This record gives sequence, C-alpha cells and structure tokens, in this order.
Amino acid sequence: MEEEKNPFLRVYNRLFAYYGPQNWWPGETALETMVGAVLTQNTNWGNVEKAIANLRAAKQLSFVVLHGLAVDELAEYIRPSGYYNIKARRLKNLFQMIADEYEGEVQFLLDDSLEGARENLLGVKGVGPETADSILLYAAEKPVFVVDTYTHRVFSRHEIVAEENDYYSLQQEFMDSLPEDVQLFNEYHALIVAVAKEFCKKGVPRCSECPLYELVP
DNA sequence: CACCAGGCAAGTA
DNA sequence: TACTTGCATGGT
Repeated sequence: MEEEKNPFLRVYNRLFAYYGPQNWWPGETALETMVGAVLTQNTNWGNVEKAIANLRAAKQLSFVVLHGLAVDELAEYIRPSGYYNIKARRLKNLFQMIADEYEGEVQFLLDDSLEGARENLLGVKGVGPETADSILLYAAEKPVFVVDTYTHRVFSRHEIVAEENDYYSLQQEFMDSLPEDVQLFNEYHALIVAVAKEFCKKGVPRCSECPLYELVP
C-alpha cells in the first residue's frame, strides 16, 4: 500500500485496517434512524436500543403511529434513553416538521436537497448540528461529515486539528480533505467513535496502544 | 461511590 | 460573545 500523505486519509486507513467496517445503522428504516439520532444525544447507545425496543414492542414504528402518540406516552416508552421528557418533545417537534414541510412523508425529506433538508432539520427545536447531520448522512445518505465530541477529542489530542475548532470549522476541515463519499463518511464517523471509546477516553493522555499513536508527527 | 454516554437550548454576565 | 446549567437513565 502506498504512503498516504493526507493525514485525514491516513487516519481513516489506519482505523479501518484496525477495526474493519462498523456497519452503523445498516438494516433499519430511515424513521428508526432519525429517532435513534435524537435519542442518542449525550446518551449511551445501549440505552437507546432499549428505548427503541420499547417502542417496537408497543407500537408500529411508522410515522403516522409515532406522530399520533401523546408526548407523555412517547416519553414513557423512551424512558431508558434518559432525558425522556425533553426527548419526547424533540421527537414530536421533528415529526411535526415532517408533517408541515413534507406532507408527513419521511421519503420526501430523504429526497429533498441536502441544503433544503438541513435547513428544515435545524429549524426543529431539539435538533442541532450533529443530530441534523447524523440524519442527513445515516438516514438520507447525503455526503455530510458528522462531527461529534469524539471527533474533536481524537483529532485535537493527536494534534491533527487545533483545539479551538468549533463544529462547523472541524467539519469543513474534514470535508475539504476527504473525497465526497457517503460510505466513507459513514464508516469514518463510526470508526472515530470506536477508537475514542477504546483508547482516546476523556481525561487520559495519549496511550501507546492506540492505533493512531505513531501515525502523526 | 463517581463518572460517563453517538447534544441541545436556555440562562447568565 | 462566552461560559454555565438542566435534562435523566443505566453501565462500569
């Protein structure tokens, strides 16, 4: 394999070689992916799975059914995901936007332009940049790089990016440095989560076991 | 026991 | 503009 000069691609190649494909959100529907994107805000994914399992057991995971639920009932099902009252409200806000802007058709949101869909998603109270971009990438399969706190931690700790980067400047660096490829963005974000959880934890120094340890000068 | 998890909005100065 | 705080369950 030839030597990759672009540090963002070097890191990707290394992580992919180490972890392999992560296969995030593979067989689920776009609606489930959107619900998961909201529920996983500052929350362990295992708790989100419990919440979604509750919904699946009690209800059909269709837009019409979920949109028709009262906030209190919705909150009860998603309780294991934490912040359940505010997240129930956020989900309702998201459903309402789809009803208002896309005639209640999730598919129309998925088929909208990247810019149009993003604007509508960011207009939902409770959907910020990361949640919007997660939906755009993982549900709508738009070429958007999803940044999160792990991305910032891993890349600033390894001195690939500056510490003071905010969400959009970090995203810009990635998207300026990488080919515009949905599958690449999908795997890369998931790989960053994997290495952050295993080696690049909060409050610990760079460790020599990390697959990225000797990768950057 | 403390700390963290695939954020966001609202409040304060 | 730049911090700080509330939201909450469940795993380690």
